[in-house]
Amino acid sequence: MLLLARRYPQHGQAKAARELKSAGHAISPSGVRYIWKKHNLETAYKRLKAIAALRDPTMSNLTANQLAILKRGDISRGLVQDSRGSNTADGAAAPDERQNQILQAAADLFVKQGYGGTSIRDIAQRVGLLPGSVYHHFPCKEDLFVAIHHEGFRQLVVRSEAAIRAESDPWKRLELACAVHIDSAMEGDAIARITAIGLFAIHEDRLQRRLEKDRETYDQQLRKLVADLDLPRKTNRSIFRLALLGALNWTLIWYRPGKMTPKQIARELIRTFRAST
Amino acid sequence: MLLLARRYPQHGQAKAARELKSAGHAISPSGVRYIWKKHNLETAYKRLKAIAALRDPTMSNLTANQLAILKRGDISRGLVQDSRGSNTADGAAAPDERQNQILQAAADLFVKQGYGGTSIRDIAQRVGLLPGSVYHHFPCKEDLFVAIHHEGFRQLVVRSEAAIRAESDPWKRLELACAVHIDSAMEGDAIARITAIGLFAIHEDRLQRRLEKDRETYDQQLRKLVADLDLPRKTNRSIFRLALLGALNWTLIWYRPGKMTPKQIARELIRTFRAST
DNA sequence: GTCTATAGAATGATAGAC
DNA sequence: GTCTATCATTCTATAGAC
Repeated sequence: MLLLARRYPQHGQAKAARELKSAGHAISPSGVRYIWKKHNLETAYKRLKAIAALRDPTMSNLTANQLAILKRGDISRGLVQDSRGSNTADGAAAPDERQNQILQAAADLFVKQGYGGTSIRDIAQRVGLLPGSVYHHFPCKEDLFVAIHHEGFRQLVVRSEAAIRAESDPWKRLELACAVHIDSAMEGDAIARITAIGLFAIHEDRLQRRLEKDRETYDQQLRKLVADLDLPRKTNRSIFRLALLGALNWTLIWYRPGKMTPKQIARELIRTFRAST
Repeated sequence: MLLLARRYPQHGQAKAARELKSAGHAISPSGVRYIWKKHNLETAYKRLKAIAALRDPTMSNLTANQLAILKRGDISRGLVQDSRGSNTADGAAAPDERQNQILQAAADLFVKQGYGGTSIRDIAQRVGLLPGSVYHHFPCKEDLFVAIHHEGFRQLVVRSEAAIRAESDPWKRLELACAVHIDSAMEGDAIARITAIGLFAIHEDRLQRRLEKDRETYDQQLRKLVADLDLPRKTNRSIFRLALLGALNWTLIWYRPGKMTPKQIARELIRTFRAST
């Protein structure tokens, strides 16, 4: 009876029961599941893992598909163990932990490949799930991006405010804010890095409109910093702000990790923008 | 015999010949074509057009598919007539003209929807062709984009050089170049506008590498303009150039046609970047 | 909470008729 | 040079078993 599980590890309970019945053994699908569970073999992953451990360390006689199932299971369980102590007995993720994993993986891929260039499949693979399972955590791809974008800007505003709080010199305050902006977008975690790409990489109008609000708070903050500056009377502060913002986001194109640090870049940028008054 | 063409205008020559043969008339597919051509009815578009003209001005009894064929043909022929004098007798496009139409339509869509967001089908529809026909003119989607990008930057360099030729003041020269940059990207034709999006909207590595060379020439030009400026000794000219480039390309995000002109924007930007020396 | 299985639409590209 | 017809993939999203 367990021979069957070894020969066709990917058969579900229903298929296995049918197979056994046609071989003369009267057993229901739930009966199959009961026995599997007793031997800790109730998922395809576990059945394959058992085979791999017992029979053939080289796994040379497993199909590509079977290897994929194993790999996926390994990734999924690996991630769960990384998260502190919240893993359940059989390796299923705690609810919030899994959501967070998906957000991180998705953010990383969105930054690297763009919104349209990233599929739910890509994201699912990263966290060791099948595509359909992602939809248990997020209702659709768009909401997933919105969640990341929102969180990214929230963190940016918080970090930015914290950085300038202790400083009173307007130019120094602006420089500190710029350093945070660059550091977040270049060296931050995946979620922090998404702030820079929202405007350029999203071509879906409806989605774009959903993102505007997130940006607005940050824009306001920057507007205030620029308003406090001591600039020549004829300088257009709106243009000043937009030029600075463009320069900041353009670093995404040329920034290389080993070279200038975000702090140094901010310093040089402000030097460039500061009229020698 | 022509009744058949009226009843089933979408049947090809082969189908029509078979139909006629089973009705007792011995005729080959090429015979059908010969007669159709004599009556100027050799394409489905022409047959449908004839029906529409003769029978029913409201076209209410045509299927959606038939209306689509008519519309496509109309677009295709409309474009051909717009191009000066090169249209052939039956409305087929001259070779270079058609290529140019495809380039223009594709550029427009790439700018609006991004590279990944634009399908060959979208492009084909714009010029009144079927998707497969686009591949007669361009071997693949990537080559199509590369061709547009190359032409866009070629034009930008030419325009830029022409604009600064007569001017000798370094700051004024830079301002003129900036004005051309903004004007091309905001108010230029579809091909000119593609220059601004290449870096942000393309996430395919291989394609991105094919585009680098196009940008290099222009970058060199800008480098030279910045080198000629009279800047404070401690200013980092590399950062200066990159900041300016970022500010220029960022206009794409906030530029609105009715408000400031590209010339005015360039003027204000340079004012912002020019230390009050 | 994850999986199996699949719907249903869109995509880039090709072969061969005309 | 354009069309017909189609392939093989890929995509987002869902239903229902477990």
